[in-house]
Amino acid sequence: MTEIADALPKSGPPATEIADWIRSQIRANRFVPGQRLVEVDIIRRTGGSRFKVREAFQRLAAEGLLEIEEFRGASVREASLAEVSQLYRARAALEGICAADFTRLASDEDKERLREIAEKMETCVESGAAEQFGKLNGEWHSMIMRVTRNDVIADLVSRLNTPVHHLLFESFYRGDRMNEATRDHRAILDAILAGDPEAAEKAMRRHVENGLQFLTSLDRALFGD
Amino acid sequence: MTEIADALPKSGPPATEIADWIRSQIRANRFVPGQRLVEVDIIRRTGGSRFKVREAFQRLAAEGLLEIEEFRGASVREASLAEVSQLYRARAALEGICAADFTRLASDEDKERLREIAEKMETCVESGAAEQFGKLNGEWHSMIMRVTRNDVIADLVSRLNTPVHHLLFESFYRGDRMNEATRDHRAILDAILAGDPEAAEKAMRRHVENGLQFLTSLDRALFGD
DNA sequence: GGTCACCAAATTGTCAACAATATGGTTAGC
DNA sequence: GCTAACCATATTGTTGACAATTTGGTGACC
Repeated sequence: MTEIADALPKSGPPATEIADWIRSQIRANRFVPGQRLVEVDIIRRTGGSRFKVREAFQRLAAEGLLEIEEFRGASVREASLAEVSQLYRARAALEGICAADFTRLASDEDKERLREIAEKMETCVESGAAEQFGKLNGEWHSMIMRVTRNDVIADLVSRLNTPVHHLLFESFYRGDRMNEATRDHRAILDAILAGDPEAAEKAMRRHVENGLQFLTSLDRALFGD
Repeated sequence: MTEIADALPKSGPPATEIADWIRSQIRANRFVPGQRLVEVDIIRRTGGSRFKVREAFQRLAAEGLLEIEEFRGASVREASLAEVSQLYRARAALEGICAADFTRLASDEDKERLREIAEKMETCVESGAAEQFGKLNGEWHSMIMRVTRNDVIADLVSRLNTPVHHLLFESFYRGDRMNEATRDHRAILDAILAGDPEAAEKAMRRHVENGLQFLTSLDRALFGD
């Protein structure tokens, strides 16, 4: 009843918050693939109880983000190139259909906003602001999905993307990749503005598949062949 | 070292097995949407410890199959028609791309096997064996995805389907729906045999969307409008 | 010097007891 | 008869202690 009692009714953050925190750490490349997540460490840093931390681990394991081994605990799952390739194939299908839906459903303001983001990205290319470019790119893609009001697909794509965030983070938007992405975006935008859903879908698919191809070449460059 | 020691080294089934069991119960329509899953009950029926049961709950909640409320435990999540509609949209995109891939990649034996299943389904239509029809239908769809070696997409589609299994179970394959599905399958198969990936994709999409339309009409019939 | 068995520390798995909350029925009051 | 407060029961949330296993290092032996 007192202020104090109201101030500390909870002993710690719920499992979902802990899971969100771990997810954000992975996205920010603080937890890298293969890294072991020690329970005590997470407890110290989140303030959650051991029980809740383990609940969070389970959730993230079900999402495919963590791997749990008997008596060895949780570690950030490493996606093989083969798996990443499959993830991108799924993304191409899902984002493609969203691009088509966007073309049909979006209002003029929506389209204008999309064009604005694309414009900002082009200025990033000129100034070489790779990080900002990546951020805007995320906005661009998620806007297309948000407008079509398909939360399920938006959620799926977001989950599909997480395992490769550590790759996108550092070395993805370097060199020609920004130029290529900009070209792709322009093609998509043109199809949308022309009101051609099928063309928009095809362009979006090609865009995602180009991303995969770039990732593949990057992988070869990093790990040899 | 003795036979006895080998016979009972484990105190109970692991969390993944419990999760699988619950999933199968939901798929078999034994656990229906909205039903509460009491921990003690699951413990009694699976032989797992309370701890493991709760781990299983967390995993299934992350999959979207269960809903966990504070102090009220887990219950089978109820998918709204709006959500089901979105799930089908995603399925249409994913299975569509798989159909196209199948057309490109499948061996002659694969295609022959697909044709055989379709043939069996047609005999089911004649004899009105709805349950068998549904089972074969599952095989048909999963075969298309398995051949393309895209486990990620196969897994996604399987998860997308689970929330509506209770609908498919009872009243889905009645009346004209089997005929319609058979027509769709024939169109898909024709495109595949003709080696036309784009046509196969379109036909598959139409098939999934027909399924959604049927579900929608069924929903209207059941719950009024 | 190298290899293997063994030991101690760290880490995770499991369980049982207790606290907190929801649920359903009962009773008092109108 | 009806509503609302109340209470017993059922159910879930939380914690702590202990068991099982891995891990990294140490020393004996070849």
